[in-house]
Amino acid sequence: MALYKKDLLVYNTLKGVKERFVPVREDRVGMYVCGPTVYGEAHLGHARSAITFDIVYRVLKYLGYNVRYVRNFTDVGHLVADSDDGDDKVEKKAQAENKEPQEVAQYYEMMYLRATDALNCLRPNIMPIASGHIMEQIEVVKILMDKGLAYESEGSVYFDVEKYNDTVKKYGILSHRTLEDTLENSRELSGQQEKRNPFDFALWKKAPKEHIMKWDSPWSLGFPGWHLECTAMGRKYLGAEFDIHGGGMDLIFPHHDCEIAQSVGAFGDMPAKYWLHNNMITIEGKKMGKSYNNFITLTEMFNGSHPLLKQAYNPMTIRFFMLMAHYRSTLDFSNDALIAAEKGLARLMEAKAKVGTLKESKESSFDVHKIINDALDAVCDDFNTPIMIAHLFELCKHINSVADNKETITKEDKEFLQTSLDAIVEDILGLKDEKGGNDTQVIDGLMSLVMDMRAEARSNKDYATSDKIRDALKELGIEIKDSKDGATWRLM
RNA sequence: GGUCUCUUGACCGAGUGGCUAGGUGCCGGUCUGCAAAACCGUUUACUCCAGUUCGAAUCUGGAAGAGACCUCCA
Repeated sequence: MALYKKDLLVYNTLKGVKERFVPVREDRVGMYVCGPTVYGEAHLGHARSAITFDIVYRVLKYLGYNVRYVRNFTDVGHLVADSDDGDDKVEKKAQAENKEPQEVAQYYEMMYLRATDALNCLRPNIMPIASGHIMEQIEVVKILMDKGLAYESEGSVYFDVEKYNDTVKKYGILSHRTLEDTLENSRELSGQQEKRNPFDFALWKKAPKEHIMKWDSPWSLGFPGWHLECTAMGRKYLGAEFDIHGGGMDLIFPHHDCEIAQSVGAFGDMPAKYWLHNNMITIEGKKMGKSYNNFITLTEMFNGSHPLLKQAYNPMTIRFFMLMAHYRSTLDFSNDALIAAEKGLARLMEAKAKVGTLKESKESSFDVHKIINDALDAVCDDFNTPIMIAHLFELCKHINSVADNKETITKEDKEFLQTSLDAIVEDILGLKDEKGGNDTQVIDGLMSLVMDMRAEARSNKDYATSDKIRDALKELGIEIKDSKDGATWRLM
């Protein structure tokens, strides 16, 4: 299925450089991505992460790897920042909405999946939830206790960062900061008297009386710590060392550094070989996020209901907008940029649809293979989708020129172009035509009738009728384009 | 305060020590009964200052501005 076998370069946060991707095992690739915390609706930032790693997944598959893709839903354990009482976000939301925590979590899980489906992100092979893996997490805590890397205090268990740092491995290798830095700059947070050091993090947290999400453990009735789920579930589904661990850049510290410390402390191995992180979506230059309360949800994007939106944007526009920027750059939201993406995507898709109709010649006036090859090189160079897309637009220009009889293409090149474009646009970039619906057959039939009638009116120079048809269709959201070879139409 | 990153044309956004990224917009043209669309072409770019170099937007130093992480976060 792969057109070419290529080397893949990935930027590894751990090393701080791009390096060649060499899987841990020859036969398959394991990828774990930190998914959303399900206490609220998915926003544009979640979409970026989902799309980034969807591209990673698609490229790996395209290159012929057998990939197991795991992405979790965090439904327990994320404590509210500004309180020291161990509130759980999902639980807090549940209390506010008078629902079961599981009900809240599941509601947002489904919403997230509907949104990522619409964005044409392939579903991961496994989507584990934290609350379904309490036993596994308790096991990790036990191992860390046995090794003396964790201590119990008032029914809670904390990871002993200093001991780990001194006896096992340096803490902070992913974020490239030293324990000294961390120590100097840790803020004074309340509720830290249980810990030996302010930078120690919870592995198990004793639940306050009114807490309803709690499980039995050797230490207390409580719930697992913030970072533990990924360690436990990653290992369970992908093994001791898997290939790729992904997530947003804001997870590098402390989340992924803590995960590394736990995993290495408990099992001795780095959980993953390559650590990939997508950058943030910004809005007016500021990071978009729930905590900042400046986010636009995907539902709002799809229906245009947010006050900052000039119009609704369909999911493919949003996907294309994100792919026009590199995943490690911040991407600033703006209506103008989204509209530009919408138009560019339409142009690309129309050119692609035109390939089959191109006239074949004895020679090609341009090098199809080179452009396709360049496009594939780009995406294999740390998933550089903007460059790949630039090459696709180069092809658009050639396709349009051939259609206009200004350039030529051979039968072989045309077939290659068709196959390659389908593979790149649909399989790798995951872009699809929005139009397809169940009633397309009926609409097509009706439209061909209407178009025939209009063509007849025009040939009789009955422009009053032909204009009336055109205007009425426009009101219905159907646009007519007249050309030399007859008229075509499209849904606007 | 500590650590780090960024600053590209009207807008978005790649990239590189020397060769037009690309998209959108604008303008010009082609097409057209008209219009729209489409297509083609064009368009004052690399924050500032100094240095290295035959040559820097790209490397080094400094300045200004912006941002991220240090706390839950995609």
